[in-house]
Amino acid sequence: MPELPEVETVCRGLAPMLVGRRLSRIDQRRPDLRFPFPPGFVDRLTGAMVTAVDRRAKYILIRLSDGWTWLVHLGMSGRFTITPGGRASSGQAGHNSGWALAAPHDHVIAETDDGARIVYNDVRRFGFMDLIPPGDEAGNKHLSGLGPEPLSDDFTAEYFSSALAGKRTPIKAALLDQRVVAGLGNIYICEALWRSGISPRRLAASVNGKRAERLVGAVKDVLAAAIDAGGSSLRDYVQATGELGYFQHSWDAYDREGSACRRDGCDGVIRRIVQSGRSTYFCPKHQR
DNA sequence: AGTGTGTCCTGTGTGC
DNA sequence: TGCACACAGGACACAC
Repeated sequence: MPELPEVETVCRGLAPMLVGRRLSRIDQRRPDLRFPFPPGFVDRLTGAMVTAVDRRAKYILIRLSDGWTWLVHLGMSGRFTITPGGRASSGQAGHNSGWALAAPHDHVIAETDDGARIVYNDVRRFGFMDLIPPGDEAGNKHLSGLGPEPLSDDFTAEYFSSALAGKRTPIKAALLDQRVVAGLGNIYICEALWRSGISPRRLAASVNGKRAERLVGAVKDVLAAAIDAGGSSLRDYVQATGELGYFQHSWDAYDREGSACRRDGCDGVIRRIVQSGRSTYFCPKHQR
């Protein structure tokens, strides 16, 4: 379930495995995910030293010592599984065209110079990877045009109000627009709107003043709480299976159609509607 | 320019 | 049990 908090915990899980290590082997097991892999993908990564693992919105940015960046987007179903050096693979035996033991939908397998193994698995293949040349991050087609990080000091009520001014689209759709604010997805948008008491159908342009303040605060609170949940519920962000960054979470609005609203003093019932082709869950009683 | 819709892909859950 | 269908956390390429 990769939204920003999940991507963040994946980064925190990958970093200790990768930073300071060399990528000794890369097994790219198909020519494309959502998009073709960039030319020279395997050669560029093989032998490279990892210096940092960063995140921008929902993009994982693996920094290499030669200045290049390995960009990974998890799409809908992308996930990383790690196996520390010296242990057996967690993958099931299957068709093995490459050197690595691979389970179904294992598309990229990396091994570090200390024998750790990092597997990218993506059932739906909506994820993708790219390589960014040194100094070219601003020119990357995926990263250029992204709005501010929601947890940063750049994401203020003032900025938000001005970004929404004149937008004749529902606030739900505006929040999905990564140019307005980068990293929010369907779940946390539903949660933030529920928490701030704003209807997902409200015209974006009408979210300003106190409403904008409430929504900005709710976005930050919801994301921070989810990141905390990821960190506290998983030791070092790694499950027993080796899978990174995915954690149990209970939602107040998302996926609760027909259930009682959990807001104190509210006797509403959560409804599901479709906006921009996506399910929206909200309480019609207290979200206005 | 801004906004809405269809599409990529596979797996899972539900209802008949 | 088998089958058809709806739906799934994202982002892009279009049409209007």
